[in-house]
Amino acid sequence: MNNNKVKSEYNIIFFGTSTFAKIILGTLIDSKYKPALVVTAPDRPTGRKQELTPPPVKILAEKNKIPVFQPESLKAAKNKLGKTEPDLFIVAEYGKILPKEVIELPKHGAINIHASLLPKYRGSSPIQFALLHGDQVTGNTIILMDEEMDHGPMLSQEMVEVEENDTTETLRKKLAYHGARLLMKTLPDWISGEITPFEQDHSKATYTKIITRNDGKIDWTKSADDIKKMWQAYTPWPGLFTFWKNKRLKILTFEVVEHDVNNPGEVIRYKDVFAIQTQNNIIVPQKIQLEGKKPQGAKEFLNGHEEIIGMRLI
RNA sequence: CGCGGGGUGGUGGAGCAGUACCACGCCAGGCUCAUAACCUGGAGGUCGCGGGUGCAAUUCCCGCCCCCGCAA
Repeated sequence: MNNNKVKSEYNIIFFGTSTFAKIILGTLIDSKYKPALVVTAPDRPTGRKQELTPPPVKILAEKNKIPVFQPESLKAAKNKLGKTEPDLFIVAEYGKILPKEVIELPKHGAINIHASLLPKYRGSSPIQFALLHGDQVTGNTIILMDEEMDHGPMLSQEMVEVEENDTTETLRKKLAYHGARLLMKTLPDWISGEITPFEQDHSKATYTKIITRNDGKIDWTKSADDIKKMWQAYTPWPGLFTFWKNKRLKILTFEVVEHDVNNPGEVIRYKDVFAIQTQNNIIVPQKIQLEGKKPQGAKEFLNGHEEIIGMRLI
């Protein structure tokens, strides 16, 4: 870690970890709100070889010679953060909850940018839930943090349209850039005291849960449209999968086609490829991947696995 | 040493001790109003690389390279 003094009008500390956070940070770096310190999650072992991998935010911060701090516990880090006499904390998908004592450190408090129209979709997976529910509109909200998760009063909020084929990957990117712009608009007014935080309507709050790998498992008794929404929400991670011959079969891309069904999960022949029955219509896979194999087209897969026709996926 | 699957003609797969089979594609011919078409014939493979054990290895053993699923 280097200790270069970064020139900036304000002493801002940025908390963030993910690619969403990285995009926000990128915008801050190019502005007069360049953070003096970046706090991010510790490196985690990842990949088949368990290599220790730094989070996206750390990579960007180091590239810009901003000091990086990766505490395991924020409570323990309180003193260190307090010594910097911060003006403001900016938090975006950091991954850890900031304890009250930490939130209270900066002169202008801690603000959080959250990718939903709060009080809707509080919690860790707002983007996925907007897609899972088929929302046509979502957005970003900037709040003044309090000790409860995504609960503090709002400073600003802006809508973003969801497009037909948006996935978490594409929508996240859109929201991140949008959120960065919103942040740039909000920051000056907040620091100068022109914004009065606006209490959320807590009676309308909804909550998201952490997405796990198993959320990507397809329940063929659901409707084809619901499965399509799952695909949007769970792309690129954890993706959609089912099981065939005890092997994981990922459905990477597919089409929903109107068709009679009588046995959800059963594979039928459809034109020169195959399709899987759902509760109502059928799903025609385009790109799939069998456990241990590379991704391949449905046609190629069928060349070597004709026997899948008539079988039931679970 | 985290667990596991795999590398076979252009593509996807089966075989797993006696040098290879299936589907698709491709080439030639035929049939059809049409089709996810169909029929007949044909070309195309040093079975990832290097060793070892066998009368004999794509098939067994050892080492290496590459691809991938889980896990995180």
